[in-house]
Amino acid sequence: MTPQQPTLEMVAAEAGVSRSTVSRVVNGSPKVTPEAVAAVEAAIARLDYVPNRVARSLARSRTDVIALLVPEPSSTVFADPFFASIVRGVSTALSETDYTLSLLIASEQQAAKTRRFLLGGNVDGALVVSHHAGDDSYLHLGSTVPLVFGGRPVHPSAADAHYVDVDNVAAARLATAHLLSLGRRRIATIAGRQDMPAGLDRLAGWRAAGGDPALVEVGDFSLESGAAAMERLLERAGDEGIDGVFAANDQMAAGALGVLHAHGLRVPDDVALVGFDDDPYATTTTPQLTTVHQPSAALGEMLATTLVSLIDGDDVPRAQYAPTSLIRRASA
Amino acid sequence: MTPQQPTLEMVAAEAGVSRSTVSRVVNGSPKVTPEAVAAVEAAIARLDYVPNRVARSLARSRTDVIALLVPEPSSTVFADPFFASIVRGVSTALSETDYTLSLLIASEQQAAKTRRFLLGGNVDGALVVSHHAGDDSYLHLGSTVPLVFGGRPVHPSAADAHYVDVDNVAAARLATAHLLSLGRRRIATIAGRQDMPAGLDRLAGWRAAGGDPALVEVGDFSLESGAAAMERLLERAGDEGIDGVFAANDQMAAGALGVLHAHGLRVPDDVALVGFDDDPYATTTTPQLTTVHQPSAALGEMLATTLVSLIDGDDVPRAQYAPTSLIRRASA
DNA sequence: TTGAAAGCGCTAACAC
DNA sequence: GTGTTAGCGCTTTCAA
Repeated sequence: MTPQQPTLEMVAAEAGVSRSTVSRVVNGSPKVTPEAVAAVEAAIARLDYVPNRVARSLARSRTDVIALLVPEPSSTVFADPFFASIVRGVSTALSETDYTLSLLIASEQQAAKTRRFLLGGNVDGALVVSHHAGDDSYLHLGSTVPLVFGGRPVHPSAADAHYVDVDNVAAARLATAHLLSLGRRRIATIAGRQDMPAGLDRLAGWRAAGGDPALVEVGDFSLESGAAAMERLLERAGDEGIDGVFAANDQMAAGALGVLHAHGLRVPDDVALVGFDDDPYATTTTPQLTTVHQPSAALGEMLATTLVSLIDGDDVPRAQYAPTSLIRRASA
Repeated sequence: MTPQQPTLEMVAAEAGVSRSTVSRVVNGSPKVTPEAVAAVEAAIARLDYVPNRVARSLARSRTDVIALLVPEPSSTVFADPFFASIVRGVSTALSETDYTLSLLIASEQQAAKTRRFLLGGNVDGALVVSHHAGDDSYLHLGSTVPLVFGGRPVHPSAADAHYVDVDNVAAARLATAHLLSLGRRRIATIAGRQDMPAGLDRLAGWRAAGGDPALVEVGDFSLESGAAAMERLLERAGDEGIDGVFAANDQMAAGALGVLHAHGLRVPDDVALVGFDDDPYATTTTPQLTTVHQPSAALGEMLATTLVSLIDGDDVPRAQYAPTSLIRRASA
């Protein structure tokens, strides 16, 4: 199968120079005569030589790959447009560097496997997204391999972790305040997973702004869960009804919208609805969703650049926040 | 930052044995005395030793990592539930092996970077999904590094490539025949990207079954593109109208459904609609979509196991197909 | 069963 | 500028 990949040594022989010279040419060192460069490049072309990155990694003890760690895809991350944007941002930022992105699927049952991978010198650093509250598997790795979290880690031992986030509490408060400004008084919320900071904080913000404490249902950020939560909410609200809903993301808002329609409730006339994320779901529903915009691709880029700085040994602030804004559309 | 990771040599010293013995213990060799095993394991625990996988890879010239290559995420792949299922399947199959999955984002502009990564000994093999017709960047790598394609590669030079797929032509024909059996006669199609086999083949199947040659609009598999295509179709159809639509995936069907509703057309009464994939979009629309089911997670598993066999040097059939079936719901 | 020794392919001082 | 010489940390014959 593998027809003996040419090695640097073979290139050296072919070009009639030493391995060091080949190495210098390959790595673009300035101190090589043009003739030598030409000879080496010709030999490389002739042999179709590709450097062995594993050997290089070992020699330099750095790999030029960074991992984007995601929880096992049985969860909904992979179908989440917000996640897709994050990946795009990371990928964009990295394309200007020598780093390669490696998306690592980590199942919690196999935490040890993942740990060995991270500690085994396979990557220069890692980005951890969609991190769960109870999970401290990665936190303590931070002292050995540079780590940046997407979203504030909530575990107590995370005090000195680096992360990039938005101010979810403030944003949720803003969204809820908007509902109030519309004259809505019975404002429910469809909260996100309560083992994730985004879920926790958006609920807290809604609460702080004056959401009705009795009208809380928790989903898992998926469309289906949003629909189910809305059903429960409607049932629970009884006669007084509900006139406003803040959903912790657009997918759940979209699910809720379907249920509202099915119950003959008009949006926004009967029930005003606000989502979160400003992802494609927000603009493909009828009516389109009023929602909290967060700069997801930019967040991805921040994650990447922060990690690269960390790897380079630069001083980086522990916490970095990106701004959010309320996008007014038709649903509220 | 890095507090000098302990090496195998340090473990050997700590345990009072040779490096070979430590290596044997780490790799579970049977020919080591229980005492030695105990001593080594104690030393490993004391030092918190984690083997350096890069060094191991270099020594064994295999990495135990396989790459899942996806095109740059500016495309829609990452938000596609079908893709999410594939990833889940791959991940499931691999979790029973020693392989680690590494999802590689490859931009076509940086094909060279990706090529070097693949050829540089970073991975033992790769899975290529969402492959474009015109792109032969990876095809020729197949002779150097084991490769399995998700979806038949359409490039002429792909004759000997390994791939896993469903019979898209037959499945599309089945879907269209269902529309015919419902008495529909003016059957349009919203085709998928025509630079991908799935897009091409589903269109061909629709054609073969007797779709109206004048009623074709092409989308890119995204919800928005499905909506836009439906608009164009409606405009184009004029007075005679359309009484059936076959969309090349559920996302586009969902987009089309919104447009049909907006035009006051009832589904399925006025227009019967069939999708493809049987993904979450199919069951969250109203009415729910009749669609072609394909076993996406199973496809992912097939991809993974096929690649592993290939890496092991086993004989593997070039082409493997998974079965599809028509799922009847409310839209047709 | 265990250890010594020779690499895996590349980089990086250090001389020349 | 270029080559020589050591490794990077692990695996793997080969003897003992």
